[in-house]
Amino acid sequence: MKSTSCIRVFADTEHIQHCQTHLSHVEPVLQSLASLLALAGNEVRLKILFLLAQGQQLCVCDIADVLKMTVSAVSQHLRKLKDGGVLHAHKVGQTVFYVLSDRHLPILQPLLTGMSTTTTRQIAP
Amino acid sequence: MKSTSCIRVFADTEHIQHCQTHLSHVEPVLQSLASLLALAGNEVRLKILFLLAQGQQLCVCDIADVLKMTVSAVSQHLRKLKDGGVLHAHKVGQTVFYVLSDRHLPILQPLLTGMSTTTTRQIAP
DNA sequence: ATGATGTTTTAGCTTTTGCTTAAATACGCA
DNA sequence: TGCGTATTTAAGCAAAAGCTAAAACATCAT
Repeated sequence: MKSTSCIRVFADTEHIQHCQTHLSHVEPVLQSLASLLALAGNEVRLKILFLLAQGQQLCVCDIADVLKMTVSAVSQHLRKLKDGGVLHAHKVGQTVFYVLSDRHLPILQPLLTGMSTTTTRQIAP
Repeated sequence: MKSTSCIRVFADTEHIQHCQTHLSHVEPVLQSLASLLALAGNEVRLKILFLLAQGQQLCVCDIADVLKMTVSAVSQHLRKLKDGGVLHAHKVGQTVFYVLSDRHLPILQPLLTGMSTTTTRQIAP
């Protein structure tokens, strides 16, 4: 029976199968990488990550003030980031501080510091 | 007048303003980085990028076969990636081949080869 | 306890995303 | 020219994402 997909004259079936098995080996890695990148692929969340990458820890209020956003909206983004293991929270009194977690730092750090070399460094004299 | 956002007792206004200016300097970079990561932050598109990162060029049909997806669906993903400058197409006869473009490779390459060190390498003897 | 503050959660709504199906475009060949 | 192949585009739809507003928690101070 005819498949619905494209039937090329030069369809290299062997090559395609090789690609499929190759892909299947890295599938779980790609899957988790995709969800990590999806988290970082949102401007608001990327800004949050950038802020936290400056070394400081910030509370929800701080971030909301900096980004000029609702505390609620920020909190929801933080939740996603926390669920993704990108950051973790610790409570001091009634304020919750957020810090980048080590878990995905190897991937995130280069992304976040990569731009510092180009545009940051306005602070130092 | 009272702002709608959180008014902490210890709201370090100066620090917040510092964060804002710091952020404003990298804003355009963060914006384009976010859209790049949003492109890669989709499992299907990340798979496509991974396949293309193996050095080969692939046509829409190939990718559709490998991913077991509709040619149309793949084509729409490829369009997004092309619009984002991640890859470019060149036509040979009636088939369109896609290749990773150099433009965002510095950012993408480490992501895509990062996993090869863990799970790939099944090809070589 | 009571109230004020910092945060999270819920519900509702709009926008965006990703797919399917069908039609349109482009190219090669007889 | 006309048909088959490769790809793109358009329309429509269901699911997901992101925000607002309001309510619910949690913690501290009185």
